[in-house]
Amino acid sequence: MRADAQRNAEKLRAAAAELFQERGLKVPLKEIARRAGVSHGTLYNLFGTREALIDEVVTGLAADRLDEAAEHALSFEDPREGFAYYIEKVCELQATDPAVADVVSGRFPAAECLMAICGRAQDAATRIIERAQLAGAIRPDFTSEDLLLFFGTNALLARAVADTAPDAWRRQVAFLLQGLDTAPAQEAPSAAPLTGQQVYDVMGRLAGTP
Amino acid sequence: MRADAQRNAEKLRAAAAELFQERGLKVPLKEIARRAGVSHGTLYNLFGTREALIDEVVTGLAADRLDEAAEHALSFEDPREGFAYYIEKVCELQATDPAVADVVSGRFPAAECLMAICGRAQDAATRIIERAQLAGAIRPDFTSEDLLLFFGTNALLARAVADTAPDAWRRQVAFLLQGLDTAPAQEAPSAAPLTGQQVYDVMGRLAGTP
DNA sequence: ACAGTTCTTGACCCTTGGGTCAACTTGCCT
DNA sequence: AGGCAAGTTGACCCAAGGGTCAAGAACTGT
Repeated sequence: MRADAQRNAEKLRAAAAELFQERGLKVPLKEIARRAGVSHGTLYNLFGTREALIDEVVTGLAADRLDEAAEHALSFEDPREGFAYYIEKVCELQATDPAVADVVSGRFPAAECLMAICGRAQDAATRIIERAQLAGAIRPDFTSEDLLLFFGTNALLARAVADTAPDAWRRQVAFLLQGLDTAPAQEAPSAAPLTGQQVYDVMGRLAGTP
Repeated sequence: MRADAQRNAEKLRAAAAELFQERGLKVPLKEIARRAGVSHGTLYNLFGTREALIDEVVTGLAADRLDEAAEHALSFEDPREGFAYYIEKVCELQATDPAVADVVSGRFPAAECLMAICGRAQDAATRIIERAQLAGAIRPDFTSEDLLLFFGTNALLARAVADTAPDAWRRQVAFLLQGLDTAPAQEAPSAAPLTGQQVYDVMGRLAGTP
């Protein structure tokens, strides 16, 4: 590969990483090229597909943080606390970084690294859930599949509320944790309830204009 | 208005109602015209905007069923049961009818009738929630705004799982109800857990290819 | 320093969906 | 029956986003 091509690829990776974090994994490829300062033809030439581009940057974008969350969750003495920590942490990552949100949701099946990260995350979730269940801390019929589905909807919710009430997702997470806990502590959710206007705004964004 | 125009408007309303129920309120207008057997120009001529068309059919599509659900919920002796019934019923309506899902989510702010229905639904929700809270059945900090947000995400989830595991949303609802209840009964969710493959499929559809 | 290979460019094509309007048809009233 | 208003049509416009490729620019090895 020629030196200038190498340089362009690097610029594209950088631009992609930026835009993925700002707007998620489905930003227009032409915009990535624009930010990188090259023609979109070059992007197609060097990477071919969006999935290939994702594969080259996604590890740095999400893998570390997800792995760390899982590790830390398992390091808690109390499996119940570890479980709660993990769910909140992952949701928080999703809320603060659209790229992570899309990674966890695991669209883009053609991106191998992404799917690998996804798989690792699910394995971690399984371990964290089972540990909590063995301790009798959470309901025994909750599965990692349920959790993934929750993460999937949380990704959308977090993105929809981002501009209006950036912490709104915490309430839903609190309700879920309460529902899963075998001995709920009935704590107050860690975010204020939304106003009618805020809900109105958010609803417009939920699957509305992305 | 000439008789043939009247007839065309009727055909368009019928086609719209059908397609809204099959695919939600954002089906392409040209497709509605095609199903009605008229040119899309006629649709624009007779209704002008998607919102106007929605306004003419949405009452028949959703209002009755939503009102009925609210009414029935309030007729329960036990406020806790009424509350649980209402949430499950609305989610079920969303799951079985994409039009209802979009109505409850209240996008399309320009559609007056739709927004009216939305408002009525929220009022009903408020009453049902407050009744349950007065009875001490559910946590006192849950608001109708929280519920609307939940409905919003449920709409997306229900649509995503429709082809793969049409009852999957019931598990999430069960977890929420458990989390809101002050004296949870720890019942089993009323749907089987998903398999990995099913989650994989669903994730692809969640905010993926609409 | 130049040939030859590699790479880049941007004009071009495709699709989907919203929207407009001049020219044509058709219903209706007299 | 005929004329005019009302209604219909479909070709056309737009924008966004994905993708391709001939022509030209730029590296690099000798």
